Amino acid sequence: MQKPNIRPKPVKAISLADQVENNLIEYLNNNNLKAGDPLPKETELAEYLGVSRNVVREALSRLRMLGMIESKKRKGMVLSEPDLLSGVERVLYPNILSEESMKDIFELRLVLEVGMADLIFARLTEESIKSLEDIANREARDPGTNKLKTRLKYEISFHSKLYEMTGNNTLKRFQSMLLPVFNYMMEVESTLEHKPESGKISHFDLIETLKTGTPSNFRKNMREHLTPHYDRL
Amino acid sequence: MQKPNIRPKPVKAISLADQVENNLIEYLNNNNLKAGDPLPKETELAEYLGVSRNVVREALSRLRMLGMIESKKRKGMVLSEPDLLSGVERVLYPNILSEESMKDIFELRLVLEVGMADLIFARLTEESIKSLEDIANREARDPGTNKLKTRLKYEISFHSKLYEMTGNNTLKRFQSMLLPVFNYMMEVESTLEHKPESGKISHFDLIETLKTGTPSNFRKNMREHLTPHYDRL
DNA sequence: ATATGTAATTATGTAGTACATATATGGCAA
DNA sequence: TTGCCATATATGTACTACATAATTACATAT
Repeated sequence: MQKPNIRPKPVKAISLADQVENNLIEYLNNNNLKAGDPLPKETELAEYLGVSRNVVREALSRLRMLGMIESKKRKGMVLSEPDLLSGVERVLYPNILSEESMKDIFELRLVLEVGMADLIFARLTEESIKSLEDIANREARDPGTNKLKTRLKYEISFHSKLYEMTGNNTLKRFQSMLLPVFNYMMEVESTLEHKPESGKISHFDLIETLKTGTPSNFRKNMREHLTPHYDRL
Repeated sequence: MQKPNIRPKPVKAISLADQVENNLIEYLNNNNLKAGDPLPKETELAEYLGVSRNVVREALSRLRMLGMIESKKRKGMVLSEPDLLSGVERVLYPNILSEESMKDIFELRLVLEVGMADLIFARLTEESIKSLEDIANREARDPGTNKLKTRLKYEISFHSKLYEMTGNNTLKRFQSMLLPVFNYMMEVESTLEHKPESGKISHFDLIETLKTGTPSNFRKNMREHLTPHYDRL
């Protein structure tokens, strides 16, 4: 007799809270509701969905965390513009994440910094270049750059400014969320034998490229600047 | 008499669920707990934190959504590897997001596809190139590519493969989550006067670059391929 | 008449109890 | 050992009661 072609139970065990959550998100999306639109009361939702208010609140609690809804004491709940990154934010703790995830994030950074050249060029201003120069000059004059921590400070400062210059707030916020992750990886890296810092392209070189070069030049130079990190792949 | 220099209340109104959530995340992180480690029981947490089990469950419900914890019926709860993107996933509905967020996401895609060249080259295989060629050939032989929908199908297929070739699962998953957003924007775009599709660099050109070129070449060509989209900036 | 104070109303926020459900565990029997 | 059954236990769900804050309306004072 042949084995029955049944996979050993998906073992879903989807809780009511899960179902209600999906249900609500679908509802919000399908009805084309916009920020500011009011939602039914908790008790109404509970009754309509045939579950306890408790379950509804667990689902709502999740949406509230993501910024999708806001609740006010007597007014009720309203839909609001969700925060793209607040869901990622809570998860980005190096101690909790796996090596695999950390690697993915690390690579993501390299991809972003090389890829964002066109955005930077499209929104280039005199002031922003000035800011970059200030940072690079302070770095050059600082006698403490033989210490990892000091180098890291300027490195972060410089690159953060570049993210800011893309004019893309999501990108910028994402980068600031990633900083703890990189600090963590840099500390790990610093225990290794080879120093992970000096590429052939300096911050001054990058600034010069912004002034007189093209996005393509900049990508190439940024890639070169990040070579010590790319070598880890 | 001068107006008093008092700002009108920050009006925080942080709920207990919020506090407990933060508290738990901090706890998990500070104690260097790893995936698989058991957590205290709900009742214990409630008692220890001095709140009702209800509140604890709302906070736990959030962490569960993010994949940080898993609960089993009698066993209790265990810490688990959080899912980096599940928090973003639920929010990525074009109807709900603002124009600003959509723009940010759209730009993010352009940044990623131009920036991921080095990852692709580092993990290049014969088979993956073959796959790309298959897609491009099917596209070339398909008589229906005058229709937007058909063009889009091959476009997505080709670019998805590229994400996959980076060997970065987070990146790949992120892209698949973004697809609905792009479909949405393409539909909007298709109502405009100019056709948003043909750059000077074809899919065949990109494949050729992968075979005989360098990451730098590829970035440049990909940028060129995406020119119709970049023009929107 | 404007301003201030006060009470009623209402929806979310929190607490607590009770029970349902699933599952690990141990004991008993074949 | 293997298999079955009872039991204990932690999460999942339901329900009730009350706290809190904010809206509304009304009443009072200057």
